[in-house]
Parts: sequence; C-alpha cells; structure tokens
Amino acid sequence: METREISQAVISRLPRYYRYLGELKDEGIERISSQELSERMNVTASQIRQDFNNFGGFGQQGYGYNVDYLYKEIGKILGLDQKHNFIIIGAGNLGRALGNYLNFEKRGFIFKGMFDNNDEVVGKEVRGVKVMPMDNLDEFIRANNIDIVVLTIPKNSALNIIDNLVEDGVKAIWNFAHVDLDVPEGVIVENVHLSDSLMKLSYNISRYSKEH
Amino acid sequence: METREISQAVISRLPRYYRYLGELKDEGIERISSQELSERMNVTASQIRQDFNNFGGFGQQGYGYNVDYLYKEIGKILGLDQKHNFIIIGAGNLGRALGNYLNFEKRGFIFKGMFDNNDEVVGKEVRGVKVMPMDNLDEFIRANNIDIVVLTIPKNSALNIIDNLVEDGVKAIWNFAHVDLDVPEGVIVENVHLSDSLMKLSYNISRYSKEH
DNA sequence: TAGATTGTTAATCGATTAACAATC
DNA sequence: TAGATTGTTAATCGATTAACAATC
Repeated sequence: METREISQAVISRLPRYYRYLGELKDEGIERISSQELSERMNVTASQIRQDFNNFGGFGQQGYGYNVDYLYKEIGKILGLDQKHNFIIIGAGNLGRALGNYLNFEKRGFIFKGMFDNNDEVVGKEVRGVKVMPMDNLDEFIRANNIDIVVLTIPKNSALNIIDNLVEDGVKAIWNFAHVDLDVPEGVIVENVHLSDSLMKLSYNISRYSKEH
Repeated sequence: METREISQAVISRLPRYYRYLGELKDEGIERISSQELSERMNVTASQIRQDFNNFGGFGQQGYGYNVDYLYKEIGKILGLDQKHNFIIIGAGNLGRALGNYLNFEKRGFIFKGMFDNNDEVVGKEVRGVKVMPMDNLDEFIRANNIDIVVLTIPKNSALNIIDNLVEDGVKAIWNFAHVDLDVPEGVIVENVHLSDSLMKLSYNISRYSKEH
C-alpha cells in the first residue's frame, strides 16, 4: 500500500494525541470536537484537523470525533497493534530502569533479553529476564527474531557494536548513548539524548534569569 | 541585557553543536569552517552560520571558527558555566539511574537530595546522597536553594506535587512523568516522555515495513 | 594581494493557521 | 431543516537554504 510521506512534526504529535485520547476514554467521554480537544491540549483546532487528515478522515461533520474509535485508529497508525521482540544492551542503572519500568508490553514490545559485558551483572535477573554475556549477542538476536535493540551503553561501546547489530538484521535502535549512530537507510534510530535535554533546560533557565 | 527571542528549533540544535565541538577539541582540531562542520554533522553550512549568528559572530572571514573558543561560547550560551542545585523526586529505578548516571556535575548541576515516599528506600544512598521522606521536601527545597527538580514519579504523584514545588520557588522541572505539567509562566518544564519516544520508534518501524 | 570563508540579505520551502464550502 | 463541525483549500508565518558582498 502506498503511503504518503508524513512529516516528522506530525508524527511527533501523535503520541501526545494518543495520550490525551486515552485520558478522555478513561473519563468516559464518548465524543469530542477538534475545538474542545484543542483547548485541552493547548494547540489549534486547525492543526488537530490537519494532522488527523494526513491519515484520512476520522471524524464526522456536525458531530466531531468518536474518542474510542480515534484512539484505536491512532494506536494502529503508531503500530501499537504489532508485536516486536526487543533486547536491552547495557544492564547498568538506566538499562535496568527501562527493563523494569516501561509499559512495553502494553505497546506490543516484548522484552526478550538483556546483555552486558560486566561479569558482576551477568546472570542476574531483571523482570524475569536473565542478563547474558555479550558473546551470545549475535546468535541470540538471530535466533529470537529481535527487531529492536535498546542501547544503554557508553558512546564508544555503541559505536563498536552498531554494525554488528545491523548485520544481525535489527530493524530499529532506541539509542540512549550520547552519540549519533550511522546506520544504513531503512534501519530506524530513535535517539534519547538525556544530556541534550538537560542542556536545553539549562539554557532556558539562564535565558529566563537574564530577562528578569 | 536585552536578549532577542531565539527559536526553540535553534536551541534544540545547540547541545548537538556542543557535543561535536567537544569531540573536535578532543581530536586536537583547532579551527573548523562551517563547510567542514556541516559535512561531519549532516546539516547545511548555511544553517550552522545562521544558528551561530543568532548569538553574534563567533567566526572570522577567511579563517572559520576557532574550535576551543566556539565550544566555550556555546557552553556559556547554554548556561553550563552556572551552578544549580537539584534534587530528584522518586527513588525508583529511573530516579536512581539518573542520580548515578549523568555527568551532572560537569554541566554545573549539583545533586543535593533525593526523595521518595516508600519507606523501603528512605535512608538508602545514591552517590552519597541520602533518600529522604517526602515530608521533608518543602522545607529542604527552601533551605537548600534548590533550583531544579527532577521528577521520576508516576503521573498522578507529579500532578499532586507540582503546585507545591512552584510555591517553594523551584525554577525548573525536568519531567519524566507521562503527563503535561501546568506551571505559571517563568517556570521551565523540560519533558522527557520516554513513552512518546518509543511510539515514534514504533510508527517508523511500521511505516518502513509497509513501504517495503 | 588573492583566496577563503564568514555574516547577512534574499529566495525558497514547509508547516501552521484561517477560512469556508461540504455534509452529517 | 438548521446548526455544528469536519475536511480541505488558501493565506500566513517561520524556518531553512541559497547567494553574495564584506572582510580577514
């Protein structure tokens, strides 16, 4: 099926829509207009309608949008109805936090394994998943149909390992290392650069105190 | 001093420039042209020059930019030369990961305290900082000149606590809770919505597999 | 001086907002 | 039917890129 190219600006807003629609659902609200939703979310109604229309119309003139239907449709657009196996490489604090923490399962992500080259953590368990040594990595990825790799290792380790991961057929990297990864077209990298986020915070504090 | 309004698009790029300039410095490179930097970073030279010129000229015609100088100047723009005390609320996996993990100190952020309302973790230490009960929170913030609060607690706890934090005079929130916080103008919120990031990843996987 | 490369203005592109006809 | 609200086109705004004069 041909898909028109959707801008990353739109895609970045989808999870937020999804979150708000989930809340509306929990509140038992059945329908909502772009106007009402725009007031809740602090965006323009026009943007909401434009965004949704990138994927075809989900609403009805004179009525608005059915919350439950829209929620499900956005979930589908986001691919949350699909299952993906993932592993975490790096069993340090952050890796363990992610292993324990997120509602991965609810989003269709299945936690299959965890790897680390530190002997002290190998063998330990995180949410019922054993930490394995890095020697087993490539074999494990191939044998277990791993689509997604979460990288919570230092910059240089990430750079060393990335080509192997691509060769093993990994489809996407959720990258927490403070480095830009160079991958072939078709492999998806989603970066979470915490350090960058903190610097933005820092900038905004400085700017505000200068202005006041 | 009057500061012209800089767009968030520009600000979001500053940490990345800072990172690359740090690497250049480590490699012992003294000067770089916008052209060379653009090739490394995969952005246009034009954008680089425009971005830097938002803050006044840092380069020299016919020469380019002095790496060391530019690095320092961007650091100043980002406010990394200033000191800020911060605390972490929520001593779960993620809170502990952040407490242990980041080069906070290198960026001028001083880790002063950690709070949790779970008796089992109260009293434990993270990087030499004791986990305190939530009852002490407001007093501690006021007594210790806390500028920044890192929120690694669930959505509802974050919503319950936010007004108090603002009243206590907190300047900025680094928010890891999956919720948009409503704060008065002047209080800075920097969100890290991990769940949103994961959904973006999910979308891009689905889209790619549809297209191929 | 000649060559290189910035700083900056102008042109283009894309994203957001406004407006309104279509239609439930 | 009349009123409401979408879907969509057109207008505006802002961000990116191109071009080039200034100048080191």
